[in-house]
Amino acid sequence: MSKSRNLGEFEILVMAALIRLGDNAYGVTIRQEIENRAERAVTVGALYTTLARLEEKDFVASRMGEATPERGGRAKRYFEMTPKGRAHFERSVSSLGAMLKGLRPWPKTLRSGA
Amino acid sequence: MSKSRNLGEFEILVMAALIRLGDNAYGVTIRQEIENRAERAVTVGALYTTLARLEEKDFVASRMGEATPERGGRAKRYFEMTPKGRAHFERSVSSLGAMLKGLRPWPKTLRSGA
DNA sequence: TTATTTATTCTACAATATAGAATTAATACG
DNA sequence: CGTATTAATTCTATATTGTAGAATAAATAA
Repeated sequence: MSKSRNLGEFEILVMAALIRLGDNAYGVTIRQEIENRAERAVTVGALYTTLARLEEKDFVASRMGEATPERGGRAKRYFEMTPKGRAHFERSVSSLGAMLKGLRPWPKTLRSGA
Repeated sequence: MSKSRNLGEFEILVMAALIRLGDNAYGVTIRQEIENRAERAVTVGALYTTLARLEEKDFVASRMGEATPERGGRAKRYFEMTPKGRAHFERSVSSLGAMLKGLRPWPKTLRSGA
């Protein structure tokens, strides 16, 4: 078992996307969510690789979607955070928040939604 | 020249510390700032290695402190963000903020200082 | 059985993260 | 001067994350 370290920057974005998407989180939607909200490019490889690693660490769990989506195309693999993953996520977000809180100029996105 | 990617998680913490510390940012204070605020362990090696990389990318600049601190011990190397570094920092923080904003449970630290 | 669609897997390499011992540089003192 | 003490940075090595995109898989439609 690898030593549990802090979540990486991209891992944090992925985890956040999982929460936002709820029960509709799978490869394609996760990718869209990050590209749209974070305005940041996300290649397929980067995303799936990261999801696989998060699952190895037991920070997320996955389940295959129904085999007959009656629409053509491969089955989706849905992801969700595990309690363990959530704990790490909270810790990382907390650290970032503590360091970023109150930094004048821009962090407009970090202040109230106002 | 290496391709300019997104800032890593630790890089973000270090950059934030630089802003918080202003003209008193050098190895030891940066380390304390992160350990205290982010409540996260920071080894010396990790910090200096990261600072060196940020400087290579021209995201931070450094200058040696006075040669006679009249207190014993080696001279300090002060760090500060460059405009280029600040732009990248803003982008990274913006992406994170966009993904984390509104996530009910925790990001209390990311909402208004209230 | 072939084409089309949707989504995931694979493979490889680059960059960041992390550790801690080693080293450097300055002052203090006998 | 030579040695101890103090404060800080550098070095070296390895592990983990980040990134890309081609390849593959699996289902439906003709």
